[in-house]
Amino acid sequence: MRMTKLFSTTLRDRPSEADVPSHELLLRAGYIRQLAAGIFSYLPLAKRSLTKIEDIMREEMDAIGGQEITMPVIHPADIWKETKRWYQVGSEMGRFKDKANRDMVLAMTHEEVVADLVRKEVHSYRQLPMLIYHIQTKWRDDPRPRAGLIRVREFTMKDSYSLDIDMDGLDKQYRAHYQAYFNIFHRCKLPVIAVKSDVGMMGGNLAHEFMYLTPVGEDTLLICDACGYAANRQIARFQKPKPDKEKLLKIEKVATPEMTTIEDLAKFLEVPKSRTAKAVFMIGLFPQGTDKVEKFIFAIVRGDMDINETKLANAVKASELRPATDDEIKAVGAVPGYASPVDIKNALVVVDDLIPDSPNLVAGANEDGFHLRNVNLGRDYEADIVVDIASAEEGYPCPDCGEPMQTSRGVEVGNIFKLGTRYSVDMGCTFLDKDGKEQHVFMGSYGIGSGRLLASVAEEYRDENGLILPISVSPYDVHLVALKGAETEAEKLYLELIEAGIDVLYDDREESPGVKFADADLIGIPLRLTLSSRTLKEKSVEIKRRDQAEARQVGIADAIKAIRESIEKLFSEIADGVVGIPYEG
RNA sequence: CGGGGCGUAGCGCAGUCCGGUAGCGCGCACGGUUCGGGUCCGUGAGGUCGGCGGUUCAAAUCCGCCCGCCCCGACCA
Repeated sequence: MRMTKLFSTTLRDRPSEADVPSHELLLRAGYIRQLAAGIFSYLPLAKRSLTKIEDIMREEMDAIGGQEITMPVIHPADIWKETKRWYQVGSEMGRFKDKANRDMVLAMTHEEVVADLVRKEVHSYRQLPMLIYHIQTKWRDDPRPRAGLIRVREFTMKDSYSLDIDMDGLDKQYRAHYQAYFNIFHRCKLPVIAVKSDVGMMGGNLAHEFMYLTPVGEDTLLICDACGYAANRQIARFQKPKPDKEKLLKIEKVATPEMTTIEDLAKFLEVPKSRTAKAVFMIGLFPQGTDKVEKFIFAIVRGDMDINETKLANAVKASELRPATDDEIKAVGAVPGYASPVDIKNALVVVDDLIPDSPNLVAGANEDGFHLRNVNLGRDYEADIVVDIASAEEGYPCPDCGEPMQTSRGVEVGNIFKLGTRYSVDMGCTFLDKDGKEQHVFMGSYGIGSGRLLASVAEEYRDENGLILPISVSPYDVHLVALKGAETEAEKLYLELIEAGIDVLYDDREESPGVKFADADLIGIPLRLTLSSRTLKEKSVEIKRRDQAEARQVGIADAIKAIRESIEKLFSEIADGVVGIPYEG
C-alpha cells in the first residue's frame, strides 16, 4: 500500500478526547476515528489489524472443531422474551420497533439466536457435541463508554457456543476454549491471566475472564502470587479471621451523638472497627414472570470490611440492586446513620458469614444519636441469609493458601461461561438421547472482542514515539521508507516485496526524512526498511526493528531474503513466549 | 443518573471575566528551498464561534433552555 493513497492521515497533536495511551496512539496513527461516544470507524490500518486478529481467532476456533456461521444483528424481541432477558436487562439493551410496530432488539449477544437455531436443527444426541461461532457486531448501550476502544458501545466480537449432551461434554469444550483463548492471546502477544468471575446476566454456573493487567483497566482483580489464586473482585473470596469465642454480654444502649460513620463511631467508643457492624441498605429487584418485584435488603458486614454488591446480589438472587432511599430505610424501622438489624420489619436480612463468629458488636440503636453495644446475631436479631458478602481487598489472605493477596486492575479481553441448560430450558432446546429420552442441550458461551484486543495490544506495546505492534497484529509486516534520491530503487523494491507476498506499507510521499520516520514510529509496523541515496551508494537497504534502536544494512540483492528472515524471527519470538497454561477449574 | 470539565478552521489552542463583528501554531493548496529524525521562506484557501431562544444599537463574549464530547462515580456479559 502506498501512503499517498492510504485513507488516513497521522495527527501531530494529541486529540483532546484521548487520555488513555492506546486511544491517543490509535487516533494519531490514523487507525480509528470516533463517530460518537463509544462508536468508532475503523480505518484501513485498524481494519487490517482486526482482520489478522480475527483470522487468528478463526484458526483457533476451527482447531477445536468450531464451525463459522453468521447470525443477525437485529433480533425479534420474542426470543429475548422467551429467556426473560427482555425484562431482565435494562437500558443497556438497544430496543426499537419495526414498521409493523414489533419490538426488536439490537444484538448484545447471541445465546437466544443460537438456542433458536438449536431447537430447530438439533434433535438427536448423534448431532452432538457441536461448536459454532461467528464474528459479529454487538450493541451494548453502556452507560459510560471510555478509554477509546477499551470500552465501547458498538463492537465486534468473536462469540462461540458449545452444544453438548451433558455436563461432561460441556466441561470438555469449556477446557478446550480455555486453552484456545490462551493460544489466541499469545499469538497476539498479549499477556493475560484467567480469573474466576461472576456469571452476571449470562447465567450458568461457572465463568472465567481473561484479563490483561493494566492500570487503565476497569476491573479490580485479587491475585495470590504464592499459589496462583486469581479472581475478579466481584466474586473474590478470602480467608475470614476467626475471632476468639466470648461470652455474650448484655446489650447496652450508648449515646453516640453525630457518630454516623463507622470511622467516627469506632474512634468515639474506642473500639476497633472490627468490633462494629456495618449496615448497608439496598433495594433488590427480583424478576417475577415478566415483572420485577422490589425487596428491601438489610445487609451487614463487620465494620472493618465493605459489602461486595455482586456477592450480595448473587446471595439474594436479585437481578439488580440499587441503594435504598432514606424514606425506604425509615419504612423498615431503621434510622439512617444509626441503623441496626434489631427490631426491623419487612426487610431481607443478609449477614456476612463472619458475623456469627463475631460476638458483641456495636450496632445502631435505630434511634437518632444512639448505638447498641454487644449486639449478637441469633440472640438480638435473626438473619434470613448468612453468606459471604464481604469485598476482598489488597492484603487480605488468599482463600486457598492464606498468603496476602495483591490487587491489580485489568481489562477483560475474553470470557467463557458454562451456561448449562439456562437457555435450552427456556427455549426448548431438546434432543433424544440413546434411550430415546428427551434431554436439554448443555450450552457454553465464549467471547473475545477484537477491537478491545487490538486496543490492549496497543496499550501494551508502545513507546513515547508511537505503537510497536507485534507482527501477528500489525497491519503490515514492513514499512518501506523511500528518501530523496532513492525513489526508483524503492519503487522497484516495493514491487518485489509485493511479488514476494510480503505485506508492505510504502511511504512514497514527498516528505522530509524526519516526517517519514516519525510517522513510521507512530504507526508501529514492526520492520522498517529505508532506502536513501546513502544506502544506495553501498547498494544496501537498512532494516530496523521498531522495538530495537539499532538498524542493520543488507545488500539490496539480499533484501527480500533478509526481510523474510526478519519476519520469521519476529513470529518465532512470539511462539517462544508461549507457555502451557494449566486449567483452573 | 449524580459530580466535574470542555465545545471557536481538519488537529491543538487563545479570545469569553470586562459585548464593538475572530486570531495563533500545526495541517492543507500553490511557488521556491532543504533532504537520515516532525527543513526553511513566501502566497493562499478554510470558521452558521455546538444548537435554539432571549437581553442589547451591537453577542464567540451576558441570560435561559437544549445537544454533544471527556473525566470521576453509579452501572456493566
